[in-house]
Amino acid sequence: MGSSSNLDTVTEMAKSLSDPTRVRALAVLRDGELCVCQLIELFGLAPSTVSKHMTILKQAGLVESRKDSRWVYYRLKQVNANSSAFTIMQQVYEFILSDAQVHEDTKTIAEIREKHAAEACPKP
Amino acid sequence: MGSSSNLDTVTEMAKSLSDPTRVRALAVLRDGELCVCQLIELFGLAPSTVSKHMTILKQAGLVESRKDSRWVYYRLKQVNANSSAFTIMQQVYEFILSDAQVHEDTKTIAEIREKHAAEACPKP
DNA sequence: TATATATTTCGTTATGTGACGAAATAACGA
DNA sequence: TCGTTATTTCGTCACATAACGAAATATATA
Repeated sequence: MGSSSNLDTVTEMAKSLSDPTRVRALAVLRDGELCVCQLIELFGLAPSTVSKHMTILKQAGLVESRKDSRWVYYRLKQVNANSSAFTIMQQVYEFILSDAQVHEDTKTIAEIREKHAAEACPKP
Repeated sequence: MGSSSNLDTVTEMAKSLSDPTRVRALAVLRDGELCVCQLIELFGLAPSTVSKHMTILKQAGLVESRKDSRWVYYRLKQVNANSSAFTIMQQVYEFILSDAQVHEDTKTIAEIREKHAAEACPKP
C-alpha cells in the first residue's frame, strides 16, 4: 500500500483545491450528485479535461463516484465529522459560497439539473 | 487595487500550501519568528529557493516579515480569529503537528535557534 | 574604503499541470 | 450487429513551478 504522511495528505489536498474549476465542482456538488456531462455543460470545458479534474478530486479523497448505466455520477465524499479534513472543507465551503462565480454556478446547475431530469439522465 | 474574489483567495492559499517546504516553514514558525538563514539551514536548500518560498507565503497573507539590520525575519501573520482562514490554518497545523518530518524539524530548529542566539543572529 | 554576510532578483533548466483532440472503452438503442 | 452516447485514457502543447547558480543590493565589520 502506498503509505502517505500527514504532510503528503495536506499537500495533496491543497493541490486539489489549487484549481478554481475543482473548487467550483466541489461547491455545486454540495446540492447533490452530478454526472460528468452536467459538469461539462456547466464549465464549458472538454470532456477529457473535466474527467481529469474529477479523478484528481477522487484521488484526494474529496469525492466518490458511482456508475449508473452510461453515466458516472460524482458526489461529495462524506468524511469523518470530527476530522481535520472535515473542518477544513466546512470552512472552505463557507468561504466560497459567498463568491460571485460560485453563486452563478449554483443557479446554472439548478437549470441543468432540471433539463437533465426531463431529458437526458433518467434517474434510477 | 487588484480586486480578488473569494475563489481566487482559496486557490492562492491552497497553492501556497501545496508545497511541502512551505508547509514545513509554517509549522516551525509557530514557535516564533525565524530569519531566512535559519530556514536555509533547516531545509538544506539554496538561499534563493528559500527566499522565493517565503515570498509566496507572504503574498498569500500567511506570513509577514521585518528587517533587522542584515537579517529578514519571517513570522506567522496573525489573522482575524473568527475568519475562515484562521480556522483552516488551525486545522492544518493540528493535522501536520503529528507528522514525523515536522516533528523532526521542530527539534532541529530548536538547536538552530540556540546556536544562532549564541553566535550568528544577535537579537535586538 | 574594502570585505564579508544576508537576502533578493534574474536567468536557466527540468519537471508538473491544464488545456485540447483523437482514440479506446462501456453501455444503451435501433 | 451497428451506430450513438458517456466517459476515460493517451499524446501533445503551452505555460507554471521548484530547483540552482550568478549577479545585484543592503548592511555590518575590519
